[in-house]
Amino acid sequence: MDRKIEDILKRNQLSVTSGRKKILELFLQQDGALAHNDIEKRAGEKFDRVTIYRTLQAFLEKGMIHSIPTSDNSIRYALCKDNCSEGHHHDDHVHFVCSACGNTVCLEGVMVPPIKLPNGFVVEQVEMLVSGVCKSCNMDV
Amino acid sequence: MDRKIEDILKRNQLSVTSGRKKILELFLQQDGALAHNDIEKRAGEKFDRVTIYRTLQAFLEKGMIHSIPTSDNSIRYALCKDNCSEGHHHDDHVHFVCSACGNTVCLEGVMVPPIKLPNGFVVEQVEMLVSGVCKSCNMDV
DNA sequence: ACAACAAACGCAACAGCGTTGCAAATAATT
DNA sequence: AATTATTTGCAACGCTGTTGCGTTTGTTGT
Repeated sequence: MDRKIEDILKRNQLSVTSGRKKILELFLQQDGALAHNDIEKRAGEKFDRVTIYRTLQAFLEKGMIHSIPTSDNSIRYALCKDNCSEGHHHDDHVHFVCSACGNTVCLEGVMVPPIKLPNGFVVEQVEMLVSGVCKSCNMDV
Repeated sequence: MDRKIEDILKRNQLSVTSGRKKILELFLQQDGALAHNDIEKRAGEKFDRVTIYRTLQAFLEKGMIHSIPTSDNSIRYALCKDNCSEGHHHDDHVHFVCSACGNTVCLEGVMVPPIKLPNGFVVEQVEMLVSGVCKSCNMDV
């Protein structure tokens, strides 16, 4: 496991440090998205806030994670799957925020439907943010 | 004009104060969305930051404006059209952020397409945020 | 029009998010 | 193992948003 994490970092041309290993591990353990705050808590007070910010930025630049806009204003990050790690594929999938458990997940299977804008508007990127109750929370009831 | 603004405030059961009149006026003059910061600047340093926050919150609660999530983390607000002022209709229209001029506008005519999620997920709300180049900026070129 | 009451305002203080500069510590390279 | 390149931690800062409280302003009833 530790080897695997180090490999991912090296493959992305990042120095292997304990902080980066820990943060990457958190992302791998979790299938939802993480905000800076979540990482700070789960890392066990061991890392400086700034280090976490810089690590997230590094991961972002390398295309290892992508950011998800939220209604409350704090940026969340989620691991990019497979091919995304190479470039910035960002294949416009839907993001889901559960109002029960608060988790944010990528719905990798659900593509953002094509959208037609009025004349004169040029589309560069589309974000789709769905809120509601997620699968696990529905099963709990 | 001043009468019209006062009427809107009264219709929404809000006291008529100079701050609220000014902020509502800014929204009416502008067809794009405004962030707290924009208002602070355009109001001409005359109002306390807290007053602006509280006014925005009041407008929001009365359904006069709605909030728009952004990628940079600052909440933007836009006027609700017509019927929206009564309740919280929030008829799922698309929001557009121009990467050239930075403006955020509601595309009232463009509805958010229906989305089909995996079994177990219940949809409550859908936000669609499109970024690109807006009509006016395209014409400038 | 005026008094009594309710609401909004301004100020001060605070908490959280995110950034930058710089010296010390750690990883990569030879 | 020594040198060099990166990262880290610390301190400090700016911006966004919130809360409490005393003062000011708007609303209401007579």
